[in-house]
Amino acid sequence: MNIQPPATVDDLIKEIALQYEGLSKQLKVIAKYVEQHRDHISLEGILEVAKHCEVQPSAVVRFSKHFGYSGFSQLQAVFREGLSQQLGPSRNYKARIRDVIESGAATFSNADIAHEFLNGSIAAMQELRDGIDEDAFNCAVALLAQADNIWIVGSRRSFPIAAYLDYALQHTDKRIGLISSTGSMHLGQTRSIRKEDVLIAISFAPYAQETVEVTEMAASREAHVIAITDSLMSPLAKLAKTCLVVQDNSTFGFRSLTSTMGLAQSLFIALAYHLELPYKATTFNHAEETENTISASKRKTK
Amino acid sequence: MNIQPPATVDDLIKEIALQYEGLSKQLKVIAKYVEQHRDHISLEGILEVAKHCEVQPSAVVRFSKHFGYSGFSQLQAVFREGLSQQLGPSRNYKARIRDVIESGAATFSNADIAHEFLNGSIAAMQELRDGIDEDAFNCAVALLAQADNIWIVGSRRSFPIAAYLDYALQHTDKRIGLISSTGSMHLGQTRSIRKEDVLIAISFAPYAQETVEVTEMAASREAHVIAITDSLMSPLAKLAKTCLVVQDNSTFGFRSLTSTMGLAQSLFIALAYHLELPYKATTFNHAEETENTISASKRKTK
DNA sequence: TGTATATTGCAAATTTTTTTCTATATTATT
DNA sequence: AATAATATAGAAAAAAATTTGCAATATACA
Repeated sequence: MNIQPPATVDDLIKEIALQYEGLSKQLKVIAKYVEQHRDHISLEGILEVAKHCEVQPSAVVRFSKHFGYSGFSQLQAVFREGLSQQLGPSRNYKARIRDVIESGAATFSNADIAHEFLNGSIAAMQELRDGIDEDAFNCAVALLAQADNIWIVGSRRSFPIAAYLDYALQHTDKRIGLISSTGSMHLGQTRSIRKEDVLIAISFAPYAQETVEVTEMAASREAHVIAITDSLMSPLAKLAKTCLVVQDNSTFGFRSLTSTMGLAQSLFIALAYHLELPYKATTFNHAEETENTISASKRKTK
Repeated sequence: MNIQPPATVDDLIKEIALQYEGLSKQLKVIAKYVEQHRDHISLEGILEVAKHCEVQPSAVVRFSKHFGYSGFSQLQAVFREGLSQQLGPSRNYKARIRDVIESGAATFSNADIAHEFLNGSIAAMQELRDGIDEDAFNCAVALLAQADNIWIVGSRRSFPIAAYLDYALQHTDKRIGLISSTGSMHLGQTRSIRKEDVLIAISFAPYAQETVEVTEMAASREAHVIAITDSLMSPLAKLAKTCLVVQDNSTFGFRSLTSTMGLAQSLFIALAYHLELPYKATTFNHAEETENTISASKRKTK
C-alpha cells in the first residue's frame, strides 16, 4: 500500500509492473487487464471492469486501494486525466481544419497540414491492413524465398520504395540488383535478368515508362514478376505472377507513400521470418542495427 | 424529437448540425459544446457537461431527449462506443504479439505478420501525429522556404527517406543535392556546402558514421542543419538548428520506416503549401503526376 | 494436520449521478 | 398587452454506481 498514489498513467503502469509478482492471483488478473486496457479504463465503470476480469467489484476497489487510491473512482480519475490530455490537442486540429475549410480562407498552419496528411496516411494504412490479398502476399513471399537472384525496379515516386527493398534484401543471402534508370542504363541492366529470377516492379499511375519496359522485358525472359501497384488493371498486373495492390490515399491532392512503404516492409519481414526461422534473432537484428555494421554476435535474446 | 436516435457519433453530429438553427438558446449552447468536445463527452458526467455549458443538468437531459435518446446516459453511450473504437486496436498490439510469442506457438502466417507490423506502424504514426513539435516543424519549413541550396544526407536505413526528399524537393525551384556515400564520395561533395545552405540530415541509432561526419562538416561551414532523428540526445541534434524527432516503433524487433516517411512527406507538403500558395494546385499535382510528365495544365480544383 | 494469515465473494450501506417533476420565466402570436 | 406555448431552474425522487464490512474460503507455515 503506497502513501503517495501515482499521479499519471505511466507512473501507475510502472508501479503495477513493479509490484506485479507480489500480487495475489486475483489482483494479478486485474493488473493485467488494467495494463492492457489502459485506454479503456476511463470509459468503463467498475462493474464492467469487474465483469471483464471475472471478479467482484469489491476486488477492483481493493486493487485500487492497494496502489494507494481511496477507491476505484480516484484511480479512474488518473486514467481520465491521461486520456483527456491525449485527446486534447488532436481534437483542436480537427476543429481548426474544419473551420478553415468552411471559411474558405485557406490558411493552414504547418502543423495543421502535417496533422491532416498523417490522418490520411493512417487511414490508408488501415485500409491496407484490412484489405491485404492473402494469396497474393503468400505467393510473393514464396517467390522471393526460393529465388537466387532478385531484381528491383521503381522510378521517381516509387524509387524510395525500391531503394528500401534493395537495402533490406541485401541482408538475405540472395543476390540483389536495383535497376536504376540513371541515363537510360535500365535496358542494359535488364539483359542480365534470367529465367527463374524474380523481379519486384513498383509503379503507380501514371506508370513510368521505364518501369513498364523493364517489366515487359523481364516477363518475356521468363522471370517471375511481383508487382506492387495500384490496381489490377495496371500495365504491370498482367505481366506479373502476383500482384500486390496498394491504394495510397491522397490528402491535399498529394499521394502518401507510407502505406506502400508499409507493404514493402511487411513483405520483407514476412520473407525474413519465413527464410530464417532458425536465425530469426540475427535477421531481425540486422534490421535494427544496420545503419552501423552488421554484428551477428549481438543477438537480441528476448 | 426523433424516433430512431443516431447510433454513431458522426450521425449524431450531423443531426445536431442539421437541427442547430431550430434549437432554443440553451440547447444551442449545449449543441455547440457537444460538437466541439465530442471526444470529451465520454469522459465527463452530466454534471460536468452542465457546468461547462453553465446550464442545469436537466437541460442536458432535455437535449439528449430532443435527439431521441432516453436520457444523457444513452447519448453518452454513443460517444463511449465511438471513442472506444477509435482507441481500440492501437494499444493492444504489443501485448498481443508478446502473448503470442510467449505462448511458444510462434507460427505466424505471412498475413499475420503483415497485419501486426502494420498495426505497429499505424500506432507509431498516430504517436507522430499527436506529438509533433510545432515549433521545430515550423522552423524546419521556414529554413527550407528561404534556402536556395538544399542538401540531403541519409545512409542505409535512412536512404529511402533521403531519396524521397530529393525527389520531392526537385519540384521546387531550389537546387537540391543528395549526398551519396557511394565509394566515400560524401566528404568531397560536402565541400560544396556553403554558408546559408540547408542540410537535411536523417539518421537513427546507431547513427551512421558518414551521416554524422557530413553533418558535422556542414555545421562547421555554417550551413543550417535540419535533423530528422530519434531523440534529442542524438549526435545530430546538437549540430542542428532544428530537430524533428520520430520514434519509429519496432514490431518483431524491426523498425518501421513508415512514420519517418510520413514526417518527410508532411514536411514537403507544408513547404510546398508555404512556398507556392499562388501555384498551389499545380504544385500538389506535381506530386500526383510526376511519374509521368508534369502538366501544369491539369489543375485540381477542389 | 492445525493454526494463523491472507484472499475472496456477497450483500448491505453509502455516495454519486441521473432523471423527473413542478413552479417560474421567457418568448411568440394575435 | 394578453394569452398561449415553450423554455428553464431548481429541488426532490429514482436509479445507478461505488464502497464498506463481514463471513467464507483458500493458502502458507509450523
